[in-house]
Amino acid sequence: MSESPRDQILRLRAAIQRHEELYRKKHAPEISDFEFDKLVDALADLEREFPMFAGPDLGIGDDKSEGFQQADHKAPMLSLDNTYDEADFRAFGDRLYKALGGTGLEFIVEPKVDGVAVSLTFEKGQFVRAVTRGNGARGDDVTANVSLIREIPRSLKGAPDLLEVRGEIYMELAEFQRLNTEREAEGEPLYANPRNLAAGTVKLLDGEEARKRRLSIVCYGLGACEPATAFASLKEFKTKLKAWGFPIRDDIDVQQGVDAAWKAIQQLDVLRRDLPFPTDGAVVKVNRLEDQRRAGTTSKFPHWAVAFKFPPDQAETILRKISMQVGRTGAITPVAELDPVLLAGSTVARATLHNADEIARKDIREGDTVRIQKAGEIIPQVLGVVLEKRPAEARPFDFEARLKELGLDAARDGEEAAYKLRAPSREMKIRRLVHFASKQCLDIDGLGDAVAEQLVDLALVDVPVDALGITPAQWRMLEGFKDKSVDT
DNA sequence: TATTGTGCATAAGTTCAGCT
DNA sequence: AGCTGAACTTATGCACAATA
Repeated sequence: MSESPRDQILRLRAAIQRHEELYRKKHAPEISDFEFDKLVDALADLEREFPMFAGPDLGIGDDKSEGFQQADHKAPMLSLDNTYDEADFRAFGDRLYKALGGTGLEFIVEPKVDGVAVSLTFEKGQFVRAVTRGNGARGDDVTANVSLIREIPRSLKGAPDLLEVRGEIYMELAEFQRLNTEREAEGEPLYANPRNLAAGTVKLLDGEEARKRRLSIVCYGLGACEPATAFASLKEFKTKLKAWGFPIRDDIDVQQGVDAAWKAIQQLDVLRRDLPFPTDGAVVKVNRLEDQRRAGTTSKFPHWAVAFKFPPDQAETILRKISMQVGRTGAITPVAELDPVLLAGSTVARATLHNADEIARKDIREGDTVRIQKAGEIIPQVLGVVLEKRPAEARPFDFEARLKELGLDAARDGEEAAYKLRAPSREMKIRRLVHFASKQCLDIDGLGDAVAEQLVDLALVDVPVDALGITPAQWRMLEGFKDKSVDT
């Protein structure tokens, strides 16, 4: 019964083009804006899932970030799965050997630069645009700001007809310090870290301001390439990049086998402290492109590459209080209020404790000294209690008693770990419905009867928009339901 | 104030390979 | 064919700092 993804994509594209023309040229739309948006969203979802069937960018502006054109990636731009210890990493190696049949695998190990991933497109050897990762299939066109980076060669001799070079834009630590010294002199608040500043600069709309902040780039990866046979291995590709004048790390050797790769990772953990840019790990990739192709990818990650995250710095601090946050869905999340402590580049004052069971399992009490670390780069994580420093008067934390004190009428949802508000207010109910509907489906026909009925009721009532966390897109959806209920 | 991009934890749901 | 555990996917929630 179901049409193939490819046919669906073709049908959607034809429909979108027709409706767009009706709207733009004849000013006689046959469908509502809301329905049109749904078509565009459905197409975007499909093309992300099946990039091999994706057609050219239709140039339909959606409601993502304004101020930037968007552009399609010819080959999907994936992110990397993470590994955190030797066992994780060896499991990655084992999977590969299994998938590829136990032949001698070659790896490339390089530092994971902490910046913004970007894809540089060259057509017939000419630099034409730079695009952020976005959703992997389509990102923001940031050519204007990226063009300010002088290190990028503008034309390549003997390049394939089409070439996407993947790289990471970052800010050197010295440049970061220079800018912050300036800020300090002018009495302005300091930038927090080089990664966010680099990300901010790439997306800056003000070219004058962007010009004042020097960004760098390091190139490491191959996206789309036509003809596809231009390179046999990453090492070969990088050698060519260097000949063309791209900034690359040229101290990278090919490692034979998992053991050699693991050694290279450990060496990097030492070396990284002296590198002129921020790093948070290593990237390990299979060298031969044929092996990469055979290993394949999931929708999110390639099977032929992983990131290895170096163990984070840890710190101890005092947990003063456990407070409760109520989320959009009425879920209650306990949060640790900590004595602020400097950790891996930023000050940590709060950390999520996830749920009541987590607190009980770790027996976390108010007044305890806790050991914290940054999970990955940003999120603070409470590892556990330093028992020797527990004050004599500390009592086990009573989750339910605290809820009562705060006047929160909450209960466990069956066997689930999380507590939820028991009697959600009308506003909460609306939010939950709207959120559910906008996430789950594009059309009211796809909803269960009960939910659809409630939504139509809601759409007919005047909903106080300001009071709710309703986004413009969700609001348009509600408006659409209003039309729908008039029809039927 | 809202949105975006970075990324981790948890849980639930789904798919797949290997076995009986 | 059916079962089972592992792997993978999806959804939700959270933190933080940047720009608009």
